[in-house]
Amino acid sequence: MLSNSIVQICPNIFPIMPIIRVALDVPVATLFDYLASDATAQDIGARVQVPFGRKLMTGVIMEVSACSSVSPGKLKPAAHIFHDVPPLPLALLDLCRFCSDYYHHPLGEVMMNALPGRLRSSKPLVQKSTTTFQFCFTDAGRAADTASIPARNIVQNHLLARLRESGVISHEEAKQLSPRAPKALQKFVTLGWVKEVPIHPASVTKAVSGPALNTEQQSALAAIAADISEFNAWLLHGITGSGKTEVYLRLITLLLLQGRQTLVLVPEISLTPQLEAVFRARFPTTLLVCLHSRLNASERVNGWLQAQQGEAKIILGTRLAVFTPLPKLGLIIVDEEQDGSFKQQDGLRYSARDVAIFRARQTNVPVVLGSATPSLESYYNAINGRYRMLRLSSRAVKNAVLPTVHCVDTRAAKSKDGLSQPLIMALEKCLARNQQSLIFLNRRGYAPVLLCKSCAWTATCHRCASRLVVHLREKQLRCHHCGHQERFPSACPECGDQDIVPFGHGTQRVEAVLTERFPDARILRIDRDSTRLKDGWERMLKDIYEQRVDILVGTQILAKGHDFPNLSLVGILNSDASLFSTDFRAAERLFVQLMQVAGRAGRANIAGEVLIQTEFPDHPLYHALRRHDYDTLAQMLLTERKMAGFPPFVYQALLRAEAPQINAALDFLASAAAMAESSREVEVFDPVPAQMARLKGLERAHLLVQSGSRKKLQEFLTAWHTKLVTLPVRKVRWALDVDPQEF
DNA sequence: AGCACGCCGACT
DNA sequence: GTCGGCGTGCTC
Repeated sequence: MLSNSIVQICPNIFPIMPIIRVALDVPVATLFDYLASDATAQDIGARVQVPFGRKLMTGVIMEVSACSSVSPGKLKPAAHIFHDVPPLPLALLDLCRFCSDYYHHPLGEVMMNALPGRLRSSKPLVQKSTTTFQFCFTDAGRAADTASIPARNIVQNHLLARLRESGVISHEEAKQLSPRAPKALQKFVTLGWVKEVPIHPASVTKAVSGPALNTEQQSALAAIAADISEFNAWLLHGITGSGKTEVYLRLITLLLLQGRQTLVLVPEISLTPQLEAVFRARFPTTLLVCLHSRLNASERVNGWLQAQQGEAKIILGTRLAVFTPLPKLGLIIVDEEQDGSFKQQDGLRYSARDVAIFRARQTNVPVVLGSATPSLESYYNAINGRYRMLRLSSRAVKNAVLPTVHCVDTRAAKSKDGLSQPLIMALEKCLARNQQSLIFLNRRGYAPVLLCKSCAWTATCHRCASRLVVHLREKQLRCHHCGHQERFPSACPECGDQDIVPFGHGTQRVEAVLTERFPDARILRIDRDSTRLKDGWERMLKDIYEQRVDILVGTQILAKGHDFPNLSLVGILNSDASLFSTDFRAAERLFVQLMQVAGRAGRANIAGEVLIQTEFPDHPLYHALRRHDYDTLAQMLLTERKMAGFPPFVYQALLRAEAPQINAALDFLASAAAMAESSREVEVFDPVPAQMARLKGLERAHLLVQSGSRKKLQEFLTAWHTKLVTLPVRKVRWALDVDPQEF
């Protein structure tokens, strides 16, 4: 603002820089130059409207310069520079440049991706006040005779309890408590018990005190706190229930006292509400914003602006939140860092965890990667000293012990309908104790295969290289990859025989088997199908918490995040397939998942038991699981990876191609391979069909490139990429995937 | 990505 | 003789 007016008054002080270089949301690697005589260096990071082709587009000014390499005749004047919000900080532009370079993705797309949708449009933002209000308990409220409120007014009593505890409650927190809470609070306002006051961004931090830390938590906290003002990548390796969240909370307290912002990344939207509740309860007067894709446009832009203006002190979000401008960033926390959801699987294929680490280094602030089962990449970085390891190896809750884990050898134990005798007996005992049990298997539907007994035909998807899954209740066959559904056939389409049978077990079938075996038990199936209805998952969680369920049957949706205090038995079915998968990460992923599910058993004061049905009880993975021994398994997997030449001992990139005909994709990849400059340091493999060779009607293939040196791989990719864009693309869509997670 | 230009097959 | 198919190339 100030410098603008100086420019107007004395233009001679500043060099004339009439050219702006603009990032536009087009899949082209270049920036586009425009004339903008009134632009100054202050406009870098501002949004701008420019004529592009035959229409107007909104972009971001990346550079302001005195000259352009584009011929002057081609240059068009910019239409309008937006001043509705402050320009993006230079650090964010740098972060986007890094992503564009590292992931070999057009800068304009990266840049526009980082903006909330509302700022991508051509309309200027009409700024509403970003001030948020909260309800404050008044002296009258404190003195009021709240006992006069009947106990059945649960919402009102709840609100009052909350107010007595911390003195304030935010709109968001109230809304989370109950949809009727705002109305109840209005009533309190009328009564003079509470008043609405704005949350002042600079308000003194008030943290509700938390539980005492155990020794391990204390030393982890002390270690990070000692170097809180500089970059360090910390791996917080803490077993389920060891109190990682409490360490996060203490760190955030530290940062709040310095008036600095903390960015907390979680892998899934479904994990934000509970963490949000924990944070709000601990920091009732602090401005916290959630950023994820399920917000509507205005919620999103408001939260984003509060973060950008340094007012929001805690920013909680999924992977896209890593691009939020944060002028007072002091700490980044990546929770469940091993989770594959941090990697975006289309468009800009970035890993939010890796971008977070880059950002922390760039800003010179610490980054804490938290996990009960770290990714082998992070674990390897920690043991070789690139990251600093912190361990929490005991459960923070008093009396809570780790569950005992046993394998049921399904070659020896009799099993009926997929459930072995020992598991049935354990379920019986658990029911008799009035405790909850959980049967975990990673297959939705009734059965994964529909088989003709006469000619061995199986139902397959015509658009994907996959089998159709039997959904008996809906009388449908469904593809879990593309969503295609068709009616359950009455006879085999190949041979006409009517003897077609569902083969194998999915959650629906296990539910049916259990219902038959335990007719009096209350059984609840939890998978993507059963939770799809609005609030489905929330309502089910409530039923579980309030003990209206005896046996849970579900998929990985149950593995993450939620504690079930009365759960004492976990049964695991059908996990063997991942032991011998062609995907070198399958074992790691299985172990993580089983550790997570096993961790659901035996919290609080209940001893937990885990039964794994397997044909390979002697497999090292199950051995490790029985001893809750992440380290031994991780070391073993690392040794295997080293011998086989897999990450983290090499760095990989995948050139992916898809086309209606597999040959078109393979031909493209062959030409790409032919253009690759071979070297001793960078290995280029042959094109191969993808694991899922056909998806949504497109044939897919890829080409792997790897190197022992990340730098060498990057140099190679940069040179290769410039050649790739010159290749003729005949109906082929291609993309580079750096650090691929899936093949 | 969009949107032009451009050169070959079935139609008023 | 045109209408329109989608292959190729450009957008500051």
